[in-house]
Amino acid sequence: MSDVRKQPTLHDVARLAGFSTSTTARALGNYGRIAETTREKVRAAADELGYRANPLARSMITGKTKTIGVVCADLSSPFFAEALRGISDVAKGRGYDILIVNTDEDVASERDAVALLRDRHVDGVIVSPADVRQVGHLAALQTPERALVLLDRSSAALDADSVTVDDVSAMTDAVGRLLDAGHRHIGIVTELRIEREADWQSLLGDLDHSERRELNPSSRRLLGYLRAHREHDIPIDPALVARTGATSVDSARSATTRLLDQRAQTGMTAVVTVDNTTSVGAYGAIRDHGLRVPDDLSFIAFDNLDWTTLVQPAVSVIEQPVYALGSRAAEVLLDRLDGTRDTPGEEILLDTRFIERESIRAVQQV
Amino acid sequence: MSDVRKQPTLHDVARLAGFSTSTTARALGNYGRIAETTREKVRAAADELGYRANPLARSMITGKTKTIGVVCADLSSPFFAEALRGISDVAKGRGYDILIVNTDEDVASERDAVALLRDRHVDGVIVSPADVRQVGHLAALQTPERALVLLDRSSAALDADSVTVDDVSAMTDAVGRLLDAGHRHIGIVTELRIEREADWQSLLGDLDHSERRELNPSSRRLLGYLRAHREHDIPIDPALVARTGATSVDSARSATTRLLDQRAQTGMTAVVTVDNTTSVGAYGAIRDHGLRVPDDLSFIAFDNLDWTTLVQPAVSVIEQPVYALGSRAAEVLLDRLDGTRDTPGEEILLDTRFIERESIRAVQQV
DNA sequence: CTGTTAGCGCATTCAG
DNA sequence: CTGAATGCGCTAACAG
Repeated sequence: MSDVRKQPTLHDVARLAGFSTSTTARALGNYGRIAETTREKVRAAADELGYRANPLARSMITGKTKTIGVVCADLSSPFFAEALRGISDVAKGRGYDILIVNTDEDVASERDAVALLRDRHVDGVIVSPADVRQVGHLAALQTPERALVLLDRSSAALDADSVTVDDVSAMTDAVGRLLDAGHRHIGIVTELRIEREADWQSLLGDLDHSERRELNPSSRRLLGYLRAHREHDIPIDPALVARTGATSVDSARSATTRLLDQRAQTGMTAVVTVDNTTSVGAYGAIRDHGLRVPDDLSFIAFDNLDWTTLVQPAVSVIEQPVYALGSRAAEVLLDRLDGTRDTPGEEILLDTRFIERESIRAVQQV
Repeated sequence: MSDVRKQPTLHDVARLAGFSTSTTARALGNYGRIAETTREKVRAAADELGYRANPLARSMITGKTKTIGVVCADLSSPFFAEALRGISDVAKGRGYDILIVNTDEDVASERDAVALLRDRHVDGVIVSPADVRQVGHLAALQTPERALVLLDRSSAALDADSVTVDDVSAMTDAVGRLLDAGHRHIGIVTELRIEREADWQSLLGDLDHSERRELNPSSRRLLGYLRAHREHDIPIDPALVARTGATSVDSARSATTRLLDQRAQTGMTAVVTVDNTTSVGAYGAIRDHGLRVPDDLSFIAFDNLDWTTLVQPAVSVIEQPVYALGSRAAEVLLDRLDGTRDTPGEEILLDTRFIERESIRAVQQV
């Protein structure tokens, strides 16, 4: 018995209430001057008809859609899922809906995504750029009307708010702990898919001037690793840096396996990773190799996921506030849209925390 | 130097090309009859201006938005994140965008979500209903124009397509394996938040007539557990059924702890769980209790997540094709919208798979 | 094959 | 404080 009548329109309400459409619109929209009695009559009529405003029509005029676009590399990753939840909770609380687009960490796909969101007139966009140096399409998105907030990544090429963690310091600290514990040959499993070979060289050559905001997270974390070594006056062995070809557990797993196979030559006694994907892959490879953590190898994971306390001994981790990253990004974005926020683009850093568990063993100095 | 000019409209293109707006629209929209030369000229003009159609205006007329709404209980759960990825990939491939709403597994919130999606004129909705018996708001959503597909849950009260796994059988099979291995006191950690106490009683009392489509997944899985016992002529001990109060790891953890504390009385030698949340919580509780799997307790998890192979010994699991659940739901939905699919609502069952690992130990019969 | 006319549902001038 | 008129950008009849 579904009702075949079309949805009632403002016009219908107006007729029933005995007012013009414009008065009706004012009564319902709480704008302009309106008599209290009128408002009540109109509301009664609207309720009676079950009237609901058509957001499409409204958007045509106002130019606003009460929608924010979220573009992410991989919806199914624990990191993004959690961050998205943060975004969603805040957006919902403030009356905004969310349009999501998945890009597979591909710049071309990201360009399409951005075009799509612009076409659909989203009021703002939260994005975790595939490459922080190819952001022309993101810059083009910014207008006085349309806000842009970067999530998990910041870009020197963009005057936009960003919400990230200080992962360079976080990693410098974590690797420093390993160094303090006597480790001299620490492996790292990272992603350098986008960056060119030259970048890796220049990263090595210029630890001081490397700018956070010109590097993707995994490179920033590698920079932290490198700096920790320099602070401790320990030379870097390039053979200990495993770069994965893709953002996948399998890719991380095989990169780690290579690291493990060369243990006889490198003398590696510890491994660190740069995100949840590399953490899972690396830990799996260590297991497959029949090595025990921390007896045979010390290990630090990035991101405090469930499994790190389920395995035994539990894994020490660098924790980042993933939900808060998302919720904060949404808050900043909506503040811009409200006009509550009018400062230049700001780089917001959330705190990481090192959680010590049982995956690190001190090593005897020779 | 962002361009301050507004986006060019169809009108602008028409003027530049020297045609009327309707001809221009036809040329660009590939509909109606149009001369090839005209089309080319119009296209050239459109390119020159960088014209992009305004989907809002289009939607006002066509009533279509090329958008599908996805309403889920918890975006941050691994299950939903993965399924959402499946939905997203298919939708993107077929030119649809996704509006997501999170409901926290709350029926009232789901009602709002549905209203919101209707207001926004989404072409279709994929939903994992909070309660498969309170679905009036979902029924109201269905029109010849607007399709509805249920994900992970089916409902007897709704004539809609659903994409699920046959979890009753999956669980009957898994528990059957435990029973075959000699276990006689098997604990189960499940969620019965929504169902009333009476339901639990009636489930127990009427194993045959309990209809899959009147139960939420966790209850369906419990039903599988009960049926396995009956098939093996093993009595059921209600003390072995731990019900969590909420969908959270902590809740599952403490429910499991209660089960563990009563081991002396119940003689429990194995535990099964009903989804990834209960799996993580239960496994954590077992660990905390200082029990070894499978030496002290056998264990079967639901969902083949990374951690089940990271822990040692690896955990045997009931695997369900999560990504496919999402992608399939999207396909079915879009087929409906295309008119490719015109049959009555269908219940699509995807296969689960039992993955045998090392978390089950045979038990000596007395 | 192309142009004219109308209007989707609403917000927003401007008069009254 | 209220109403009439206008138009957001586009598609859909209908003529021609």
